[in-house]
Amino acid sequence: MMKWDTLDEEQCSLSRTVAVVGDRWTLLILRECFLRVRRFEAFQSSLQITRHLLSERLKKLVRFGILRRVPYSEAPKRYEYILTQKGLDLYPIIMAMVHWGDTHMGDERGRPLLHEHKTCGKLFDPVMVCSECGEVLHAKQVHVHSGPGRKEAVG
Amino acid sequence: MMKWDTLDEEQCSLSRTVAVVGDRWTLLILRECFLRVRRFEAFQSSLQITRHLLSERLKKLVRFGILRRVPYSEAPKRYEYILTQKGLDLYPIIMAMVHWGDTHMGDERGRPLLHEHKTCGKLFDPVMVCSECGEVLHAKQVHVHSGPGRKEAVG
DNA sequence: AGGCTATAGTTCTAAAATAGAACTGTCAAA
DNA sequence: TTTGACAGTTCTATTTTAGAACTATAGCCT
Repeated sequence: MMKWDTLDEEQCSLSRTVAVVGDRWTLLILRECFLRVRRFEAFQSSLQITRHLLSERLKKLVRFGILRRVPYSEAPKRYEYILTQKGLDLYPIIMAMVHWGDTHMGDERGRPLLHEHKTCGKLFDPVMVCSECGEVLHAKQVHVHSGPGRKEAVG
Repeated sequence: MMKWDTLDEEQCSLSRTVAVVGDRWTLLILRECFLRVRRFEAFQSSLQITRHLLSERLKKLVRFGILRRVPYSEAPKRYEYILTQKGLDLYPIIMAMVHWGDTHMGDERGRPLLHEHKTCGKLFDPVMVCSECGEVLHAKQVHVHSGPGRKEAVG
């Protein structure tokens, strides 16, 4: 039995991430965040998520410090949800998923969204590289070592 | 109401990806795959997933072409599960999640695993860059356009 | 031959999560 | 004073997941 409510205390970094963003709705909510959606009604109508679940997920994302709940109106008190730096740092995950979907789950209509890099002005794909040598990363070229935070089993 | 069983036919690339890998166990199973785990009992004992769910998830990953079910013994017939190219291409997603966990969900013990890039011999972090200019990608430097496969709403 | 072990599942019931719809409360504008 | 927008909460029904037990094949040991 895996206890999902304490999964963020696991020794494995992937488990900890999965504890926070490892469900369908959370990932779709985050996509909307990166598309500048910020308000409850906007999330709800664009995703067709039930209000109950949306409320739960937003609370959870706030609890984990991924979104901030910021008032945008006094009287009546209303709030919007804005990505923190911790949330913005999820961008590579979202982009990697979008790119995999484009590559492997596409259909004849072509991709729904194109991404322009403002810095260079071109349409791009995200590429994952090695921080040390800058080469494109492939699973088979990576060797895994135990780090300091590991007990014994696979972490 | 979101129909998860046909989510892979959605217009949004993220939805399509989420349809396949957007649940906790699937992501953890894939991590094990990248750590060279291949057999039912090995997945089960290292993840403590129920046998029922493991069976379901493996079937689904095979159905989507992410794993291949390869016989490794006749009499009795036994199979192991091996990443296809489509599955190997999920590596950036898994690595991005591991790296985010290391960065934002770590504890005082340090990271559980370290990654060595065989090509350059160094311990590295994964970095997401622009395919066109090679610069590190940040959400705020990306502008999103409609592509050919988009209907009208946000996709 | 009879029993033990390993592997890869399937089946069953109970508990938990999600879907779907309706309801609440606050305030502004008509 | 009524309507509408917004941001939720509450309720029941359905679906999914957890946990445990069971099945099936075959090798090995005595």
